[in-house]
Amino acid sequence: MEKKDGKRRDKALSRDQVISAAIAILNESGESGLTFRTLAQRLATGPGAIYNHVQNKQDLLAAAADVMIQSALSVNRDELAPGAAIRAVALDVFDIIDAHPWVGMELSRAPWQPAMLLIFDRIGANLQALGVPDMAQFHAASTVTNFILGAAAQQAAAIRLHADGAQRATLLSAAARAAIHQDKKSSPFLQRMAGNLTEHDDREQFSAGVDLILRGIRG
Amino acid sequence: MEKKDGKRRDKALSRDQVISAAIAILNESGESGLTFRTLAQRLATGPGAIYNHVQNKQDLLAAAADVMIQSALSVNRDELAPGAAIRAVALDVFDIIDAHPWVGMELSRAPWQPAMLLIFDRIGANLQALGVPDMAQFHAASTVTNFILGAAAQQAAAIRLHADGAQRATLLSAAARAAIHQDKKSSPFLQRMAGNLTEHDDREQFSAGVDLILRGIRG
DNA sequence: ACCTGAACACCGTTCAAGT
DNA sequence: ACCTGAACACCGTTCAAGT
Repeated sequence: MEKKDGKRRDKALSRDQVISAAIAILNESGESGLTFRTLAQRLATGPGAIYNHVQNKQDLLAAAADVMIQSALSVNRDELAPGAAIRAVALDVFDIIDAHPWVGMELSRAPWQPAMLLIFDRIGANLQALGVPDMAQFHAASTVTNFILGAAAQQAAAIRLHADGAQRATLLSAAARAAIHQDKKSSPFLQRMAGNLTEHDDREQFSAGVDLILRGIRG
Repeated sequence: MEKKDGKRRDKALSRDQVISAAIAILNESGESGLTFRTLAQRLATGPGAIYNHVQNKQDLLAAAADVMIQSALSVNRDELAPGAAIRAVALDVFDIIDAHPWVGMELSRAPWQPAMLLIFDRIGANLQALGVPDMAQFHAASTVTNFILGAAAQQAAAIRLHADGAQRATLLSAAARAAIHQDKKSSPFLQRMAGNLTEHDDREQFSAGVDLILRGIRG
């Protein structure tokens, strides 16, 4: 016995087991903690064995992210009004990325990922009831999804930095200052927003963004 | 003499030279082509020398992306109406990522990157003239920026896949089919949009997204 | 002060050999 | 059919030794 539920010398070892173990490592140690060697160790096997259940690391990460998004979106939102349902889906994704940043990084790494298509579907499913014309539904769903992906990547990267020690406010003001000084012609808007940049709440900002897009969708 | 402008055995070698050489490699061979070894070879020096002008690879990539975005946004758009100016900024970013996918991947890797703050500033600079209240300008600018980042990452990842051989339509329909089959409860919206997914024009979709958000901003 | 390049501590992936 | 783990072909980064 080593530590966790590892030490499986007997048979078995399925794709689901590999993915579950990968998720456990990712949630504990983040993206940098997952290698084929650490994963093999947790599964009590050699690194090569993993390739019998997974094509490569990209495939593994995509499958892991899909599991996370599926579970985040498994709550039934049918009783909500369509606008509220879209907001709920978006915030569910935000919250799981806030808790597990690696999901956010992975979402924007590969296109047409199952996890991303699932988000796209859950958003789109509420557009008909919102009265959006058939032809406009595709653009509306993709706009919301792209916004979610962009915010997710930013949030994930910010959390990773934050976990690496430095204080959030310090980082932000340093970044803002650097950008302002670098731009010789000056960047008046950035300067005017410096305060908001260091003090705003990420989740509130995200929620406001969803609302703003919803207003555009409603026309 | 080797190949390009390399073979500098004399002194010099500045931060700008390092970044320029990195950009040249990235534009020619993509992200996977840039290593400290290939970069050192082009600069006719050892890998260690690079660390005298750059903190690490993240710093190098962020600086390279910043140069690209600065040049993409250097066109003067002052004569445009504010809405058109925002659209122009967004499309300028889209076009440079379409031409150089590595920029798109880099933008969503690090938060509060100079390149990202520059986009944020250029978008925000047009909001006052658009009649957006002071307090709403921060949310509006960050919403557009996050949308751009999400679309940029998707576009960059899609192009990288496309360059790797497979046909776009094949990839997309395979992805859609996989996602549909995986979801036992079915995903009706995704199924209904399968045609659009495989046939839409990325740039047009992006442009429509910007317009939709602008409508939401105008209220 | 800056360059040089060998060395360190890793990676993902492959593949012969086992069971 | 699946596991095992050594080996391959790389990485980013460090650092003694040079100039």
